Amino acid sequence: MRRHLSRRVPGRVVAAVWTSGLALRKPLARGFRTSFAGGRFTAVRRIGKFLYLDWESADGRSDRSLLAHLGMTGHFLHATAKPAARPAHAHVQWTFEDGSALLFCDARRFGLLEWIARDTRPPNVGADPTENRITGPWLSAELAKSRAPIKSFLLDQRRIAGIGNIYASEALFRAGISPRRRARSLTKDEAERLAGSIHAALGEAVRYRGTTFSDFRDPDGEPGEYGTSLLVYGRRGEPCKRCRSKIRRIVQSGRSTFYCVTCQRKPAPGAARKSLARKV
DNA sequence: ATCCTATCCTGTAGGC
DNA sequence: TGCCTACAGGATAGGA
Repeated sequence: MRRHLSRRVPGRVVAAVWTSGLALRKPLARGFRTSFAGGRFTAVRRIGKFLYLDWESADGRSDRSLLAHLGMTGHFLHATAKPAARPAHAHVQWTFEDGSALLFCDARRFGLLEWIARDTRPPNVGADPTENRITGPWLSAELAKSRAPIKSFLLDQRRIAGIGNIYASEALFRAGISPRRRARSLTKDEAERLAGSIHAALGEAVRYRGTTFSDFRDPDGEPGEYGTSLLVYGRRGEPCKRCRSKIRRIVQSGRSTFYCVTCQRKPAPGAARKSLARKV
């Protein structure tokens, strides 16, 4: 999303802004619409799952950014010609002087748009694997601090920022690690493998412009193409692409996890002993 | 302190 | 066809 926006949006002067009036995760700030008059976005950055649209106002000030988070169903669209009808669930439309328009659409309205000081780090955001490559030793030290299942650890944005529910399952499959393992139980070797798998899963998905299983669209309105490359996510009951075992779905912290019990074999230490003790 | 559950909201798929 | 339930890319307040 960042790559697309940075090709389309910077430099175009905002002529008008429309809003739906509905609140996203938070209501839009007072004066949101008028705050854009005559200025322009200058760059698009990303930290974790947050996008920064750096802003230069009409009087040349550039100390603010529009912070955006897509939530579950949020997406930006950039239309080169003014569309006849606004798409469903559009909540903000920036119309530029050249007649093109940027839209923020979000069916479930878990997304976020708010002004922030340009250098502010978003809340609850830890290490971003694309800012600083995750190393085995660093990950190993972080894992040692958590008793949570490794799958839940990967979703915790305060630890590693940017991994969502799809790529948490994908990274664990690539590393051959069971999602049920406690984070702190991973060996140094496993931490090393997982670090590499995180980079591989995220990197490949970005090259394919993300995963669309329902309504995600890139700013040209095109679905992401990574869906057919998914190794486990959404493949419950289907054969593992590596060993042909059936992919299983479990629920962890209220979220679906998909994995292969054969390729991601090793159980949580203590789990077997415990359940055995209970039976006895 | 850490981890998990419920919640916000709308759409869709599947069972009956 | 319609009604009902379960689930969906996320974050987070508050309870255990």
